[in-house]
Amino acid sequence: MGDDGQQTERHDYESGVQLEDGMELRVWLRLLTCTNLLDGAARHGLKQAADTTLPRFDILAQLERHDGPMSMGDLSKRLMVSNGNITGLVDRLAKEGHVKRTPSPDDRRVQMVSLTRQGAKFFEGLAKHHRDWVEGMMSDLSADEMKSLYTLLARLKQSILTAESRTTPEA
Amino acid sequence: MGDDGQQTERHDYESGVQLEDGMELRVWLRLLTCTNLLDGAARHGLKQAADTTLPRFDILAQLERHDGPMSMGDLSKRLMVSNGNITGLVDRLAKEGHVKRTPSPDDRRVQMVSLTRQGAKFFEGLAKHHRDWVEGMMSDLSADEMKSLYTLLARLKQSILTAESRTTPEA
DNA sequence: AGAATTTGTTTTAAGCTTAAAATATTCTGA
DNA sequence: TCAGAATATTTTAAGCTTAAAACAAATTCT
Repeated sequence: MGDDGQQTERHDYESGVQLEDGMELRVWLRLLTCTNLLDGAARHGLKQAADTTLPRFDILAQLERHDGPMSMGDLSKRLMVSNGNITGLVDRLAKEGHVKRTPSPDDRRVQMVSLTRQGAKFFEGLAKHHRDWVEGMMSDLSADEMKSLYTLLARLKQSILTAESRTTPEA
Repeated sequence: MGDDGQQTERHDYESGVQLEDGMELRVWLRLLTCTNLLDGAARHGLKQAADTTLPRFDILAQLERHDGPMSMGDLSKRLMVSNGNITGLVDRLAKEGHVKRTPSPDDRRVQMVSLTRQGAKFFEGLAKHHRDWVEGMMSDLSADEMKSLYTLLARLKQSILTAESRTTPEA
């Protein structure tokens, strides 16, 4: 019951699932399949449409949403990636002229990052396209299904955070 | 309604979600948050427990599930990664003594990959631990919730594949 | 058979990512 | 004040990942 369609050419993580595998493992693999598919398509689309990458797009998106400049550390926390990672990405975006670094006047350790005029324009052009694309990817699901999925993912997220805090009993 | 708990220290993709954002974007960001959290924790755990990585673990898992050796191409399709990626990962696993390459007798282009005795033992030790870990990560969800999530992710997967086939009207 | 195409793998160049070490600066508490 | 701890960022080394080019071998077509 509730089976997937058969695909002879295209395989994925789930192809090897076995009878004795628990629900948890299956959910993880299916989650992985979905994000892999979405990431791959997004990467391809951004490359074709604007010769850019998903991580760079993510930084621009955060800057656009945020009111005013953000520090390197803010970006790192928001995107859940390491500090060093942000350094490299901002380097490349700065070289492309999409963002600029400004030393914080309050704290000389801090670099504030902001969109340039060009970067804002660049992102604006991309955003609509990208949003339509995401909607297309999920267009088979009804509003109710989307809502349920959203809620269940919130439950999953909470479960993971709880489990992590059990393992890492915090500082 | 259906809100998340507030977290002052730990942020993620979803922190910047805005009122006008559509359900699709939100689902994607939440999906991303969940896989990021799971991947990060799995990476950390595998590093600590066995000084290995998730991609290597994935290859060992596929080989263990599969009955007999697999070609490089098989692995590539199953794990949904590029051919060149598999080459590097199998190189490293071979150097560690966990897998071995054997030229196919049928087709001289093909390399068959199989677990060594050592590799099988290594994976066996990891598998139980890993499975328990995944179960712990999702332990807040009821059986019904898991089932619904599993089903909805199948719907999402299908929707993505359909959308992709619309974009890429196949060869 | 021989040329053209397809298929399986590796190589290459570029970029992403992390953890850990190194720097620079700020904060805290005797 | 000033030493030590904490914080923000960058650097470094290693590994992951892809797309595209390069090869090698098999298949197809005439």
